[in-house]
Amino acid sequence: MLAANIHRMARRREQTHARLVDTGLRLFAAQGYDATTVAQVAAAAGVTEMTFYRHFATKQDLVLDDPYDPLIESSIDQQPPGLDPLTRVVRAFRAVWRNLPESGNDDVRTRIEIIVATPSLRAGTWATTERTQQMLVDRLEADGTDRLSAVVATSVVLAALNAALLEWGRAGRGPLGPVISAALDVLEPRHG
Amino acid sequence: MLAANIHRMARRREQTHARLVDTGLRLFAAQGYDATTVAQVAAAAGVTEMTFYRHFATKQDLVLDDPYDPLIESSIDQQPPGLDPLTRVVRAFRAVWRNLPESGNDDVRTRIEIIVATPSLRAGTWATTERTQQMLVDRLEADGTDRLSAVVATSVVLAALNAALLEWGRAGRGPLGPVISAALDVLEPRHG
DNA sequence: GCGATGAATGTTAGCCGCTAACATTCGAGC
DNA sequence: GCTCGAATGTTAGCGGCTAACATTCATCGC
Repeated sequence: MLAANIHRMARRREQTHARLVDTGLRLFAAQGYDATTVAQVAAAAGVTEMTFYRHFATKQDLVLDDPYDPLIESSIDQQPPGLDPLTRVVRAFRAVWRNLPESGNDDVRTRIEIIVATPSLRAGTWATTERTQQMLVDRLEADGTDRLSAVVATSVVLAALNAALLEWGRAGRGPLGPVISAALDVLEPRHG
Repeated sequence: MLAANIHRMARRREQTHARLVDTGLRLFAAQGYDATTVAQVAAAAGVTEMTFYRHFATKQDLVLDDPYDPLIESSIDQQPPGLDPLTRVVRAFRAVWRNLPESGNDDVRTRIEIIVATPSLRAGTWATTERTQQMLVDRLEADGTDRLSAVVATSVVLAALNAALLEWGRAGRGPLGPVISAALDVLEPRHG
């Protein structure tokens, strides 16, 4: 009965939210992101355009949604502070990936495919990662890393992950794990 | 008399273009990018909104303009193909920077400061770099580098440069060269 | 049960980025 | 001077997004 106690009002909101995400991703995938109107998505979800914007700040946000920061945060804290910043961030993400259930839902695939096909979304991805980057930079600076090195190390690793995701989306159907791993190997070659 | 023979018609176009850039950067810097309307910039430049869009595809493009690709292209070709892709791209950019006149115009500073202050522009930067990245990836693949490594190596280096530019913009007045150099050092530590 | 409260949604109006189609000015060359 | 074409102007409209106000509807105290 987990989460059965949440108020029905909140449930109602979650339901429309989920309906918007489902119909949105479906329409974007079917007829293209740019060719799909927010009004269309809203109508197909049985709701008003205004309600759409009450659930997503922008049209992009329906596609670019990722609440993985907490996982990353705890992972970076568990890395030994003696390492150089780049290696440290790389290993933090390796650990995050090891502890993640392989793939989870298929939405991820759909999302990435939409992003791959849409230039404006590819750019928009970076707005999303800025939060993550800021968090990582704070962590590194707290341990004495100078600001420039911290900023460069984090933005570089996030760029590698992003590139890996896009490549994974462009290629046919395969597991994501090895692609991520190979991308990080470019920054920290495996010695062995 | 260099370039004196270009038709006056083309000169006229260049002049309005320059006027748009000047007034645009001035207004963006003074009252903020988002708070400034394309119509305002056009009017201040003594021109119509439509003319603005005949010179720049989007509002962003007035700020995000960089024709450095040719320099980079020749530099990547001069790197020995034996190196691993990351080192190769890093060294190519080190060389580009050595051969560049220190700083040049002050527009760069203004542009970066506007970008630093405007989230949507920070994201938009990546749309611009996609062209550069594609070119670099093609070069690397031509020499036998596998696609993923090529994509990751280039996107990572471009991310480092971008981070360096933003940090330089955030900090007070100093030369850009050392910041770029230090950023690249994160990816290829100096041995000596 | 019933009314009151507040959350979720609806309605309307409008700004701004951007595009298309058509009209106009203005410089270059005969 | 006239003609051609490039640069600019005009008008109309779509789509993303916001603000201000109205409405439905589930919950809670009574």
